[in-house]
Amino acid sequence: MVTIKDVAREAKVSISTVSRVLNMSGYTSEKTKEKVLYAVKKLGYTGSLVAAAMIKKQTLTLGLIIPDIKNIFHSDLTRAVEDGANSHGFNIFLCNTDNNLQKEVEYIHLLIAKGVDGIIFSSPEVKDKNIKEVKEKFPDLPIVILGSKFHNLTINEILVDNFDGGYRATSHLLELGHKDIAFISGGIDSYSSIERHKGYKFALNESGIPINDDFVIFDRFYIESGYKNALKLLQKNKRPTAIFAGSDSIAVGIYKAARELNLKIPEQLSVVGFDDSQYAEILSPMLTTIHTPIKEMGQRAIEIIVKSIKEKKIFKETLVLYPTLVERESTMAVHSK
Amino acid sequence: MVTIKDVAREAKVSISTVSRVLNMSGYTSEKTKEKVLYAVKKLGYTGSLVAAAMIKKQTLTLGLIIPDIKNIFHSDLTRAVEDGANSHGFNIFLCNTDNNLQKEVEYIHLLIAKGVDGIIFSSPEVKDKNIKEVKEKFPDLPIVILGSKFHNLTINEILVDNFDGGYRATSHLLELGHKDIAFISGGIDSYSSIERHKGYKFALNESGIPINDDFVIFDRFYIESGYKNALKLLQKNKRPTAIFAGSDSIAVGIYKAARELNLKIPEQLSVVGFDDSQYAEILSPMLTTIHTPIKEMGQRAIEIIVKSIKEKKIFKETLVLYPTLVERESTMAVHSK
DNA sequence: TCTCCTTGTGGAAACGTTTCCTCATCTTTT
DNA sequence: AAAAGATGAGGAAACGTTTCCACAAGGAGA
Repeated sequence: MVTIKDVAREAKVSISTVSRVLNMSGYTSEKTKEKVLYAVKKLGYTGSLVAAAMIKKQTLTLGLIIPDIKNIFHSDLTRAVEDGANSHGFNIFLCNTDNNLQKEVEYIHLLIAKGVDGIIFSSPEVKDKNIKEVKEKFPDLPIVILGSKFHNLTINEILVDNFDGGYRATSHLLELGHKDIAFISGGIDSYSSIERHKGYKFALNESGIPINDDFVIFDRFYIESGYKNALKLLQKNKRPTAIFAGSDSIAVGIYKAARELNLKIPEQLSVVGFDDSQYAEILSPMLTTIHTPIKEMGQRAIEIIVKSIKEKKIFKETLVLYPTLVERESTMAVHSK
Repeated sequence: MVTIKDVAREAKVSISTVSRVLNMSGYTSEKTKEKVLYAVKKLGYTGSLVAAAMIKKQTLTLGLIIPDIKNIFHSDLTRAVEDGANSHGFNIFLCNTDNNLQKEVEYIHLLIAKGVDGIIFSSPEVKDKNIKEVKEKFPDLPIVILGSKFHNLTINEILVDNFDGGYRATSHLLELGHKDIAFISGGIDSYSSIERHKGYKFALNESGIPINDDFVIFDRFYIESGYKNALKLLQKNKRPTAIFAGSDSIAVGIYKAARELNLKIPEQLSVVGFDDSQYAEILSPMLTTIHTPIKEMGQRAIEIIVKSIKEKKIFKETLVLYPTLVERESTMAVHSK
């Protein structure tokens, strides 16, 4: 491995001079600059960021902790985060936790031992005590949370207004004349599920439609969960004419169940999803869904964390982004009987 | 930040002793071991792997270079790679290149500057001269390539037998009585496209069916590309009764085109995909496709690279995995007219 | 009793950078 | 002409570990 020493020797200058040239700090004459640069090229010197990290206390590395990259929401998000990181000269360590708190805590410790400059979390399903612990033990580490709320901690949060999203989805169905609207979502302990449910209830109340508790199901944000619960729901004596799915994945499961029961979407069953992931346009009929600005979430997460790192200051910024309804083909006016 | 010095002072032993205890190397009495461990716990010492990396010349970090994590194939692969890495104590840097060689080379340099212990590539679309350069400049860096062939370089390769996959897909359609079978795939410079095409041709020849060059299209491994080309293909006077898609994404596009043209799958058009990604079960009807052992590819990639790192030796291992046909709902016997 | 292992511990060098400090020269100001 | 500032470059400390080496003490074998 060729080191800064080799370059210094080759260029017949001191180590400090080489470092200064390469970092463009302090004064250097044009002549020595050239000599150094020539030597660098000649030897193919690349430098060691790990040595630099030791003294600068900066690794230009970020940790990204998500449940599962196979989940379409998180792969979209990860891409946005990585792009943003890269444009600021950062790399990201990808960590899949499967929502397992034990796995998460191990990743956190590893990341810190490796000297990451910040950590971005996206764990929508879990009320996370690990994060509280990190915050206590490493108060100076910049952290951004995506999609969950932490009232008491000085931690940056980026949220979508899930209440608003739930409200929009439900309102859309109400406008189409639906009265029997079910709601299938992720875990009841998940912040986004709860808020979406609130929006759902609010819209129904506003229209004077009583809430039917049989039509509200909290399970998980997965295809399987959508399938299983839709199957149950659609086989009831009085089945809903529309379902608001807490995520596009759940909607995929609902499609599957509907197909199995020979229910045509949207003629016999309207479906609204949440996320506007890749799935939405693949499904047939294409899914009407609530668009979450995933890309913007990722970008903003990076902006905030990079700012925090550059200014060496811990903020508590809470950013709320707003979802929108994307009408496609999976909803239509309810059939009057 | 609490360092090993603090622990040594707290435990009233030397730095070396602390290090020895923590690394379980050399001799240490039970008594001092306890003292050290107690101090570690008391101070909440975590250690700095970056300092350790300096002297050990090991960062326990791997680079993973892919075109795009949003691509379903690569998110599945990434997950497998990350799991494998994690189980060996490694972290991965995720790098999305969009098949851009310039971006790729920048990532490579960054990764090397950060001291990664190895790099895993998966760039199926590009014949990669960057890799040759890395190999020349850093001959000791373990590298694994997924899905492409490099004849002359001492680089580990993990391949699926694409010829075999192409053959199986086409044979399946032939067995169902199809004679007009089209092939839509990724770029003509991509190893996997070429091999799949060879398998396709071989199967047709074997059945004595002449190759219709109008039915062979090389474009890109994307949904859009499948859509666009299927649209063209299916509007010809003599349209194919079956299409073999070079990837599941392409198949998704074909579905879209078929729907637009009011062609029922599989009654009027049979489709076989390639990859057996998440898409396959989401599509309706569910996609018959060639299963590529993505998970195994990821695991093996890690095994090989970790072995290379541990033994500090560069191998050239070429591993070929075999695809299988997964019959679902998108193919059926051709209608006799 | 003497030598030789085994066990246990500490000191110090090394890893490859950055940065602080010092010193020298040259230019400008008073 | 002297003082002050700007420019340029090198020496050495520092970052937080691991590991090599030296040394000491205790027990075993001759």
